[in-house]
Amino acid sequence: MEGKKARVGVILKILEREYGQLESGLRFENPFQLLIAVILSAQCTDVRVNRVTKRLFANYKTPEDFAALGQEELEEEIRECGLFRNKAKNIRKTASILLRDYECRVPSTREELMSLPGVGRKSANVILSHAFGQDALAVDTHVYRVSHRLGLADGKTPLATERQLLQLIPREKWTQAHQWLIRHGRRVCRARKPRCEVCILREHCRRVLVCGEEGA
DNA sequence: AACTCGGGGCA
DNA sequence: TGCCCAGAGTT
Repeated sequence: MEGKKARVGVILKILEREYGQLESGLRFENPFQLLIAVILSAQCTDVRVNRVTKRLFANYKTPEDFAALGQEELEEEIRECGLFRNKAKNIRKTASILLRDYECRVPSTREELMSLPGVGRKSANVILSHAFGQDALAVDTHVYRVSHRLGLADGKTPLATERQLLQLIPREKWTQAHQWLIRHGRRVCRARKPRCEVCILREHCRRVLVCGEEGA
């Protein structure tokens, strides 16, 4: 375990040197905006979400605004993010729950966040760590894939991987580690055709020998 | 933990 | 067109 932690420390140092301090890929000014962005971001790129929320938040700002929005009107606004019928439904329902139960504030516990429609464990962790500075590490497929390739985790589910990473990574680095792994996963350690030839972590990668042999 | 599911991306 | 896949929800 201690040896593994040392290895993780080396890897985190390399990522930090390469990428520096990173912010969330989702642009937001307050927890409510992040909540909406996170619901929209399921199976959708941050670029699209940011484009949509920029328009959206110019006209609608509060849970009241969103709860009052018609289903079809909202669908039209968020069409670009895909799954728009479900997402519109979830956003309107979530907004009215905030109105009814939370005095229009976004709750800050994982249980409460996950009870909102459209918010699962991954999204709840994003909100906890990025809007409330709380201890959480969101494991999406990028984090999952990269941490497995680097040998930081071998859990068979995102939850198992989350627990392994929480053990290995110092608490104060959880939020940044999440951002670094995502950035590295998007730019270099891609699911298909990983760019091993430019990877700064290739000597730490379990799969360095097979990279390039698959998906090419 | 294992499953289902709707729909977007890409071959 | 068909295959793959992320992530929420369900059991």
